[in-house]
Amino acid sequence: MSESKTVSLAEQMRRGELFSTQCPSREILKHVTSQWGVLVLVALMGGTHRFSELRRKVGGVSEKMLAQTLQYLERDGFVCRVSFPVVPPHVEYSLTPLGRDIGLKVEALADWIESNLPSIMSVQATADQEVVEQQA
Amino acid sequence: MSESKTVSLAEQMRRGELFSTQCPSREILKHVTSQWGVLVLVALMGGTHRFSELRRKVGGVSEKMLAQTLQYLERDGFVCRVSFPVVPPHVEYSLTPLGRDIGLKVEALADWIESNLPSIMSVQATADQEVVEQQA
DNA sequence: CAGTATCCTCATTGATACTG
DNA sequence: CAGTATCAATGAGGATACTG
Repeated sequence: MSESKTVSLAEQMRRGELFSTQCPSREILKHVTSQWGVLVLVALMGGTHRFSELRRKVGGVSEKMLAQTLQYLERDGFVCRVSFPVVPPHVEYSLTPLGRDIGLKVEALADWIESNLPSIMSVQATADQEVVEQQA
Repeated sequence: MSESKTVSLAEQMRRGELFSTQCPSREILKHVTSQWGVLVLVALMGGTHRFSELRRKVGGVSEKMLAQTLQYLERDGFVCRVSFPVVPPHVEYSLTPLGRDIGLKVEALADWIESNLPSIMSVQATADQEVVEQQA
């Protein structure tokens, strides 16, 4: 597990370099695992959506953050943006093959949490109770 | 976190409520998918670590953020903290069964990104090139 | 060693207003 | 409808100092 200070870019891209500050994966990971990134990916796993549809579906997201999130995901090659030159404007967002692939992973994570929420919340309750007992 | 809204807790826990602002999953998701949460979980998938070991392994993390991240993950029931009453202090962090379960999902996501990084970066390069062409 | 406490900064985010 | 622009506020995060 020893590494030298002078690692090449190719070397950085190899598996296990995730822990390095310079690893490009860190940026991608941030886009994908961001608060709105996760929700947008999961939403788009359900099919193509228009901008306003996404805005309504993803509770609490602002126009600005939705636009920014979509731009990141599009630039990373996960989201496909199709603009129809009509009045009023009509834009559709969908997942690319790459996006569906990673969407599967993100969805698995989100689903796991939703499914195990009862367990987690009961653990939290126990932990909080112990804290109260210690303070008493 | 007090309830007493119009939506019952049982209702909130149902699948698909992830898009709701009030869904408790949102908080868990934030802890797990946070910048340092992801890296700590992946690191602990490799086995038990001490605080300073984690600090060295996870590049760029500050003491404060590492401590905070570990506290969140411990409270959510993903991380187990064992403190040995010796001088100097000795504390070991490991994953609970619940933590290993979700760690698997997070690791899958991180691994996918590392494996597909070349594809993603080439897509990015193409996208950036198109932007340049449009501006010209 | 393994933290906590404090202060401080700057990036992320939200609200609002405006545009093609 | 689908954004962009601008500004303000929040809070994530870092640096430092201190403690059990």
